[in-house]
Amino acid sequence: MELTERKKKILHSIIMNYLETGEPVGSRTISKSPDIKLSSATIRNEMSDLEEMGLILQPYTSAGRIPSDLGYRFYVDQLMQEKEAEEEKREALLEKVDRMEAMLEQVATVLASNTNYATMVTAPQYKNPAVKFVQLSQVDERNLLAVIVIDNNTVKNQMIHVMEPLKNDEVLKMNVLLNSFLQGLSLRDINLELIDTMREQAGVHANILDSVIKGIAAAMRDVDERQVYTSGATNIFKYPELGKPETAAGLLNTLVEKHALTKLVDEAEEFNNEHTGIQVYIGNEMRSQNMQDCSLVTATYELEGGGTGTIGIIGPKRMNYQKVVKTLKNLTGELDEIFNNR
Amino acid sequence: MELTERKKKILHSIIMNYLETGEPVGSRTISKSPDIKLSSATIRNEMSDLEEMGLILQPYTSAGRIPSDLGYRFYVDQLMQEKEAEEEKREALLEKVDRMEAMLEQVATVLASNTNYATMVTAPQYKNPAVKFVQLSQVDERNLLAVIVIDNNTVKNQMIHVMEPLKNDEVLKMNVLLNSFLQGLSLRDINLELIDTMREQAGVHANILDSVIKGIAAAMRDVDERQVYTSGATNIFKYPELGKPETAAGLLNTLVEKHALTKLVDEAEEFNNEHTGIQVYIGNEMRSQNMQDCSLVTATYELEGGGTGTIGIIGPKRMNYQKVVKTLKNLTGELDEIFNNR
DNA sequence: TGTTAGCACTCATATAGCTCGAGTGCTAAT
DNA sequence: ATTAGCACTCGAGCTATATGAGTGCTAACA
Repeated sequence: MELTERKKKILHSIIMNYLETGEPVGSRTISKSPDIKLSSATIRNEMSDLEEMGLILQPYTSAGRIPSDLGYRFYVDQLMQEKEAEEEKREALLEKVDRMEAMLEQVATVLASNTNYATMVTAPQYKNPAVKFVQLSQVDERNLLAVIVIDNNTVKNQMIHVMEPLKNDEVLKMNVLLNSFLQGLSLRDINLELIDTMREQAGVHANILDSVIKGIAAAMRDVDERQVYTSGATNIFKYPELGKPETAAGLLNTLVEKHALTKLVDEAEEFNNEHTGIQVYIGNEMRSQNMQDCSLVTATYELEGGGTGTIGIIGPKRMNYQKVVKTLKNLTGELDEIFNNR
Repeated sequence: MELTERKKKILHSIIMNYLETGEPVGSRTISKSPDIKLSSATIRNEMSDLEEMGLILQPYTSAGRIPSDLGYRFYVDQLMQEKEAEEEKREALLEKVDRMEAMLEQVATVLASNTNYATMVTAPQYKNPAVKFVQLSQVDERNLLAVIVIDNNTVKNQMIHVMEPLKNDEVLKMNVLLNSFLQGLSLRDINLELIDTMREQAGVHANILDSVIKGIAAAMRDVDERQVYTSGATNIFKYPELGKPETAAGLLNTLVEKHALTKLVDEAEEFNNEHTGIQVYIGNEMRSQNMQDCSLVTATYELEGGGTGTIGIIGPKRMNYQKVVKTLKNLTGELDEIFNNR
């Protein structure tokens, strides 16, 4: 069956109405909309066609129609672009903060309070991070501190307990050893052979060396591990279809136990390249059982240093896709700037 | 009116029953309990008295009785001690982790999964932390790294951008300057006068000094700020009286926006000294509107280094106080050990 | 041939009436 | 002081009924 211009118009109207009210939309409601001058009967016929095409559905006989997942998908893919929305500026700006962590947290929070949806932000991930700088210092008699700087300027610390303090020149020698060997190497470059050579040179302090290497490994793994920040999880209670105890529990769990999100988001990034960086997942397009009643919109951001991460907004299927997409577009652009100017 | 031994017994039975079932308890149920050999009629009379005393209440006429806040309070204060519970061992043990942060996170998680309640853990707080060790290093041409170690072995890092690299001996000199002046000082000791003197000695590098000092201030403030870790927030859905959308939203919010918790917990610590370190808050004993239907049990832990923090368990009023208190007691003892042996 | 008015039909929701039973308070007997 | 007995209360759960939003279909109309 052909999807005529008129059908599109009606579909669009149904979706818009449903986004606003969350209630099934009837033919009469549509017929009252100003730019559609048709009787409810005609609309009914058209709606019947749209239903046949799988774009809308009735929750039960003789109820109004709501968009199906396919309908939303069509809306997001086609209708939204056609109706380019009027400009709208974001209100709350991001403050400059010093720590990356605090910044990500803040991005999530601001986004959540601006959109009234749940949000998530992943920390930027760098492909194949390398050691930039290592330094050992004697903090007190029993403690050495290993400071490890990764090439994206992430800093990690590792305390190393020792039986007795090292002499000043011993610390110096270790530092030279560590830096000359390790600088510029990534995790996979640091193999057993290399370590053996280093141990030989370290002599009596081989055990300290081991601790440092362990620290480096931990640091790199840490950088490699996707950190996810979420905010506004309780916003879901603003949408009755998500707030029912049965569904809310599961959904909140996914939001809090962030593993599932990471997975979703990792997929997102793979798909992304071709597009504008914005991905929309509707209901069952996500694997997670808990997210069946939600939609997720993700955007990829990219930092100068080469790191990439994802920002996502989680809301009901009837979320305001237009606004969300726009907000994300704005934000990803700004993010790079904020991260670098800090 | 006198609270006879028999009344206590009945009250105890009512509470135990209600804790288990969450349903109002009737006189007949009590009369069936093996260690109370009275007819339901007699129980009814006693219950009527208990109600008059405000220890129990009826949700509506001709329903059974449930404990009032006062009743719970009495239970926790008096009845629980009298019936010393049989020994019970905790199942899941804590793994050793290296970072304090990860450890606290883990404590919260394990506790939540063991108890099926929501949990919170605050990071240990030290009174008046002092600088133990400062070190500047040149990471690359444009970046200096300031490493600041606080006397509880917390480490903070601060990147400092510079226009041109410092010479090796300049860095060395700065390090001597910083350490000789700042070591052992707490935040309040570092006043403007001191900073002025230091600036004089730093000469051309005064601006670097400023950055370092700023970094130290930030680090100290950071240590001072109570970090709160929560887990198992969604456990509240296991208790219908908390899982209703209206109440759940607010409650989850308090659990996620941790400010409110911090406040509660700070109070807890003040009160604590006298007791065993365990505090129980029931319903309206907490300020927070959102927590009216909950109870909070907190325990203070103390580390060798002098830091103290709080562990809390948040559940419905009918939570298993006995188990919770026991679990917390066990844990606080163990915690010190784990933290120190790490 | 496309559009519309009209009408019978459907079905979720809301409300009212009903029964059921758990639980109470009171009284009188033990 | 305790208990058996009984009338009474009231929420939970069920059924029946009314309401009304919304549909599909048919027939008339432009």
